[in-house]
Amino acid sequence: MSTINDVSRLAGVSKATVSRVLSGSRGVKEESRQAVLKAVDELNYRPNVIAQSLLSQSTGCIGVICAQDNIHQTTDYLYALEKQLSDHQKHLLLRFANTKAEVLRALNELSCGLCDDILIIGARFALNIDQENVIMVDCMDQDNGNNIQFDHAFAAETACNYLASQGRHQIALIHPLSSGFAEQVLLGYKQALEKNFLPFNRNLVFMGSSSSSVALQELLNNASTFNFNALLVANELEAQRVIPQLQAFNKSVPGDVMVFSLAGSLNLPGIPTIPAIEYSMDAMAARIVSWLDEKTQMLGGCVLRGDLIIPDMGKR
Amino acid sequence: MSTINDVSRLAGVSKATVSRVLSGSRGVKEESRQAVLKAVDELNYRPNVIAQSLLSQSTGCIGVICAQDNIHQTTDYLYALEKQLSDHQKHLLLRFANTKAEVLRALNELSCGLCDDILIIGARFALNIDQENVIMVDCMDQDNGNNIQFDHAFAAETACNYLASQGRHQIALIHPLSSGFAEQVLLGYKQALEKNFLPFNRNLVFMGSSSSSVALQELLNNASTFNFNALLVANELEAQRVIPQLQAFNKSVPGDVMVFSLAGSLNLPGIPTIPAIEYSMDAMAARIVSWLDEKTQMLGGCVLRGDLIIPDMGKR
DNA sequence: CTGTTAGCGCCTTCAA
DNA sequence: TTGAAGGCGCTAACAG
Repeated sequence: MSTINDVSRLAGVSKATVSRVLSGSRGVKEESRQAVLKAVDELNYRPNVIAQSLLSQSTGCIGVICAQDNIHQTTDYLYALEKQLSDHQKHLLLRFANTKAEVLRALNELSCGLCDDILIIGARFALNIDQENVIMVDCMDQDNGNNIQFDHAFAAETACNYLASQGRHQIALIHPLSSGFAEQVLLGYKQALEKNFLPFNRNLVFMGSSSSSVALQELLNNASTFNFNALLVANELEAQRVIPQLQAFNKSVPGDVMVFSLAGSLNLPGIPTIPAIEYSMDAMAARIVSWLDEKTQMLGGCVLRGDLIIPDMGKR
Repeated sequence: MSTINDVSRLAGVSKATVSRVLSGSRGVKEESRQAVLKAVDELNYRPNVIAQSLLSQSTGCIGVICAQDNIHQTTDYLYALEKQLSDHQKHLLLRFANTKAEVLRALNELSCGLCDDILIIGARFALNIDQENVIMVDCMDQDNGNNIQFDHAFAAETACNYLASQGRHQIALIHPLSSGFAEQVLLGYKQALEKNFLPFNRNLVFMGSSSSSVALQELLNNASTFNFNALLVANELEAQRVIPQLQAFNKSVPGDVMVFSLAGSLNLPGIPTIPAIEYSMDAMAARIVSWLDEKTQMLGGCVLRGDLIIPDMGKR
């Protein structure tokens, strides 16, 4: 790799002049400018970003620690983020981490001058990090530091409103406590019921079950007493787990029970599409990058709302 | 961030001694060693990797350009790669690119001193790159530079052998030319037929069709003349596209037609598992990293073979 | 055993 | 309009 010295020598000017031409080429005689450009071209010279970083104390690298369990959503995140970041001349440094210890290790290894900022995405465990340059996205930690959250209460409320509008008045809810958002979901759920003058039946709500499968079995066992014709689940994976189970008990979907995913719907051939709340990864990524760019300390974090997606009935 | 100067001042020694303690701390008086360690701890000092990189002319960053169309397989690649890389103290710099132009742009933007090496994964277009530090993985380019390929002929041969062993002697094949591997697949297919003393019927082979759907329709239209009881497709997505179509024509899967994916099977709840060849991403990642580490110029590239995966019949 | 010196490649004063 | 010099943080060679 050729350096600025090679260029300056070949062009017959000083390093400073080369630097001036390549940066804000102002106050350089046209003649020397051309000489520099020619030399740059001949040598195929590219300024070394490492040297530039050393001087500017910033690398343009953003560390991204993916702590999601749902690998499919991770890809959506990454794709949107990478697009935004590279549009803004930033680099995405990727790490995966499944436990708190792994996240902390990744954080530690990335905090060595390589990254300007670090994103932690989708951690379902408390982290308690207060580094200034760390942003948490869709993580459990709410209070400390910069963070971006999804509005789970809003999602649940929208879901219930939609279901009620479809004549579904017995709405069951299965949501694992371990997600960390069960409370918010319950809040939105209750709010929507109230607004629709529907009674709250705690026998239809399962948040502490060991698994969604167990919860569903209880639900089905009690169906003769507490019937339900809609089922809210946390995400698309839960949905696809729950649908065959319903069908096994002779409940048609969505005929007898309409299943609604509170976070995204799988769009794969061969899989039924169900109504869902979907969060725009592009919107999220855009907000993160603008945050990174402006360095505005959005203290208290920011909240993102999802869109209601309903399956295309015409296609059935 | 504190620097080596702060440490040396606080510890009352020179920068060189600090550096010595932190690297291969040999030949340093225990007393000064302790002083340095204490100062390091107090100041929470971390050597700046950028400065180290400038000196060593290597950053430990590996650029990874994902050019896959199949986003799900991308995640598998990334996950395996990141694990291997971080185990070897390397960083993964991620880019997505869908066209040749985008790949070249990404390559250009990563070739500025930031990355020691660059991986291009899954490009389905000719690239003709001959940078020494670029490795192509599962790309169309075969001849130039370092590359890792999957053994598609071997996969097709294994598939046919397996199908024949299951009594499936009329094996249809749908494989898009655009994959770039159609020839290899055809080779393996023919080889297996020969070894099993089965006739080759060109009416069962579709490689130039505009889509797998069209190919399948032709196949079904001619089924009365040229019957088939097995169907080889390029990957799991094709498989999931083809299965409902078969069922729509009253062909049961795998009863009437056994569908076989030549590259991976989706493991999602609600989706039928089919027999497939699966490539171990871990094996691939391990090989790449050892390549990166040893800098052995494996000229001519290397070839990776997949494993035969058959669905767990007991679970049905 | 330890300090001084000299760069890695770049950019930014400061003089000329 | 330009060149020389200094320094970003670190390590390696060379003296002591």
